Amino acid sequence: MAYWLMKSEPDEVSFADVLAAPKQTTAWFGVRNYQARNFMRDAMRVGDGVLFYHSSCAVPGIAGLAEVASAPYPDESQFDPKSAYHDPKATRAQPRWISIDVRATHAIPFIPLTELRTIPALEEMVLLRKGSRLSISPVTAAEWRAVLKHAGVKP
DNA sequence: GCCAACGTTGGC
DNA sequence: GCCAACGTTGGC
Repeated sequence: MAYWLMKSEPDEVSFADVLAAPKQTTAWFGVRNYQARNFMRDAMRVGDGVLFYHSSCAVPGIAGLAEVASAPYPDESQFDPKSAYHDPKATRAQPRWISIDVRATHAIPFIPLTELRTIPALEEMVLLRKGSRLSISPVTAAEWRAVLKHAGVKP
């Protein structure tokens, strides 16, 4: 069991949106960064824990807990010429980009980025490293526990 | 809207 | 395979 942090722009898909979705599940599409894609393709497993992070918004931070809910599959939006995520170099025979399903599990009291930076156990967190822009990043078990503890959630 | 820090592209 | 130019991310 591994842990991850996934960034979403709440204007696009917020944690509340996923909680309200059928089966509390959403397809995580539109990842167009190879490192993030490779995490989904090679490392993320059904049941892995996910910190659902809101980025590019007034108050960025962790909004809730989720889990990986599917194996990887081709991201449909790469084939759609009308999509902002269209990739003319991708073909159905050789897809470039993949999606996974993510299921929201627990709402937690929102933890702003500024607050995350004050938690000593999170000092080395990939998200908090200078220049880090990855939309999907690994989270250690210790970091996961520290976030849950901070949020007052029983593991 | 600014801009630092990255990532990608494409000419050579 | 280098690297300059360009594009994107994302906090502020």
